[in-house]
Amino acid sequence: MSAPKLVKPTESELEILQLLWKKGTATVREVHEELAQTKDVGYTTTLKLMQIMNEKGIVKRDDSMRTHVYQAAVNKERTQKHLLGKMIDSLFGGSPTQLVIQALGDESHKASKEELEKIQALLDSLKKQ
Amino acid sequence: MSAPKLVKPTESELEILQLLWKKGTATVREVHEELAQTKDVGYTTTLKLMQIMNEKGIVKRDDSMRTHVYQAAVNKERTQKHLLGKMIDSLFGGSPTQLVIQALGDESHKASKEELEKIQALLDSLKKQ
DNA sequence: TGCTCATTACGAACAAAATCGTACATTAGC
DNA sequence: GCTAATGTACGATTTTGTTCGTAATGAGCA
Repeated sequence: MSAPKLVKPTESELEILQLLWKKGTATVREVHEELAQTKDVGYTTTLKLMQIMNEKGIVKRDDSMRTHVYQAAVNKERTQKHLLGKMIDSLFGGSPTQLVIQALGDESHKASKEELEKIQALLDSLKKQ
Repeated sequence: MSAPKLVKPTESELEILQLLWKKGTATVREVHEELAQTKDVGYTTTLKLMQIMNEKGIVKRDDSMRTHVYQAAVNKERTQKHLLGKMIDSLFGGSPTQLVIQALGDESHKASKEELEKIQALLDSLKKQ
């Protein structure tokens, strides 16, 4: 059990990671096509980023083929939790409650009824402890 | 009513902002003393950072005295909400629910009974809508 | 075979942020 | 008044992240 290293991906790296988490595996071309829909960026920029991420160990790649196939090398929930923890510390004085309240009260990201129920369920189980 | 500008403070700037939010006003020396407790950094580095923040409009300063007195120029809740929204988009696919779940489930930042009640109250009011 | 296209590799340029050394000004204590 | 301590200003450097141009390589195909 080696301690999994906790990385701190940059903004751009997160965009790519999100795609890889969603797709499972992807080529540079595929990632780039998606990125290009929302931001104006060159192909080699995406390529370079993914190469760097590979060096950092954030992604893995299969280069047995000419067109390399990438996948995330860091766990999604683990990464989310890590960055969230950092934000709780750096912005909410270590208290997740304020963060939760702000997040739930966010007008531009409203939670659906189903989501509220999910949160309620989690809250119930936390209260029982 | 001018639209309040939404800034995106850097990591280091956030550390300083937090202190200013807590203290209300502070000198460079005071801020630096606190920072120095947790990180190894020179005085002029802190000074420079706060000067830059002043130029950016993130903090205000009273330089009528030789020793300048700083205070935050951006609203705490507003800044928290803004950065949180960014994280929801960049890391949780736009859904605050997953973020809330991760935050509540964070083992290293446990919520107290009182805090859980607070969240419950907020949840109740959201459900009624 | 030779041409074209897609792909990777790589270095360079650029930008933003952080760090610090040094110079200079002002104040406080002696 | 002189000296030491404390403060600000500011430029230089370093580090990190982003972007892209260009070259090399290989695959597909007329």
